[in-house]
Amino acid sequence: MADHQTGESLLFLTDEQVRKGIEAMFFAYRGFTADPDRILEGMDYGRAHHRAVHFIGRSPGTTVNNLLSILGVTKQSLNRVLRSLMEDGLVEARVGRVDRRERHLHLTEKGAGLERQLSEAQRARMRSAYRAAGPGAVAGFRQVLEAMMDPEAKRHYGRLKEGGS
Amino acid sequence: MADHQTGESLLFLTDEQVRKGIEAMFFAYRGFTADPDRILEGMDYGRAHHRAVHFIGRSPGTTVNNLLSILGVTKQSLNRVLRSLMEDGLVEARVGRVDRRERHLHLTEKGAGLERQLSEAQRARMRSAYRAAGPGAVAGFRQVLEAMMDPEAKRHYGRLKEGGS
DNA sequence: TTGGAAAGTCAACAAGACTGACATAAAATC
DNA sequence: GATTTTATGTCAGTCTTGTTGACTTTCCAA
Repeated sequence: MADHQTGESLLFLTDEQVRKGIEAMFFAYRGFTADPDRILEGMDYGRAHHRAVHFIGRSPGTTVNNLLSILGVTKQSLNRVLRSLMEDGLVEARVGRVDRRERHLHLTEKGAGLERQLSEAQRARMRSAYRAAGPGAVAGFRQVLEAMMDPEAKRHYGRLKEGGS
Repeated sequence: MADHQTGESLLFLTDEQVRKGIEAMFFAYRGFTADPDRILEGMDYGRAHHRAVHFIGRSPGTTVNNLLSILGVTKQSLNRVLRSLMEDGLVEARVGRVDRRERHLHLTEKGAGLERQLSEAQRARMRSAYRAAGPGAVAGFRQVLEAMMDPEAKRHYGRLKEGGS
């Protein structure tokens, strides 16, 4: 099962194999979002809030515009999310010092608490998947995912901490 | 950069590495759905129609109930999608011969045409990601994704053509 | 023959995306 | 100094896709 994939320049990939990859993405993504979704249901928040909190936590001080282009949504859509997070005191928007039009976004203590809770659940699943698949698989996993991204997404991805790859 | 991942039973995984995996999933999934989404916009269909058409094409004659549990949505939600696909003559529901309560779903010629169009776009991206990442990466990719699935999703995944893994 | 499973339908609703139009403040440019 | 562009926010309306809940029809099986 491994030896007809050993050609180097011309990978021998049947449509069936590629289709299985597609289905793996579909089913895995459901698992990937399941734990945070469970935590968020009951709170007034959803997946959109999770994503905002995640990327603000990851790049403290990011501007609204930057977050917009990371998330790939419209400002109206993001604004609704940010407004509720700010009203509830999870996110803080500080006026830029050099350019005062900009709002720099930060998590409050409370926001960081929620981020941690969501992140821990998601990381636990990712970590256990990594463990189950083994060390070699992890590198391959990220290589394929990276090659699947649109160029702009890849740019954003590359800029987040833990540099290269 | 590769040598602190070489431990075998205890993978040395920093939170940063795991976080990057999470972000890779997020950005890659956007790319993964981008091409079919582009094709579908303008038609009256969306991602939900794509998924239905995909899995009906993959398992011709599947019942509504089975499709329901593969997709993980409610029957009301699926019904709306199936109804429009049937009205437009893309999907056909045949009454079961052994159990006449069941509807067995099939793509018509027209439905298979759309399926092919969507699938080709998505497979092109997947195939090119596989090529870029190389033969070793492909196996790892699927191993990690499979380990990330919920048990029931994994069951469905395993039952689709090209057997084992 | 009756209970229950499979399927379908109607209605109401919510999250999260979208577009379009408009407002404000501040920076940048002419 | 006046004008334009940029960053952000907001109101209003729409679309897709999901949800519950209630109800009907069909029909297999005990």
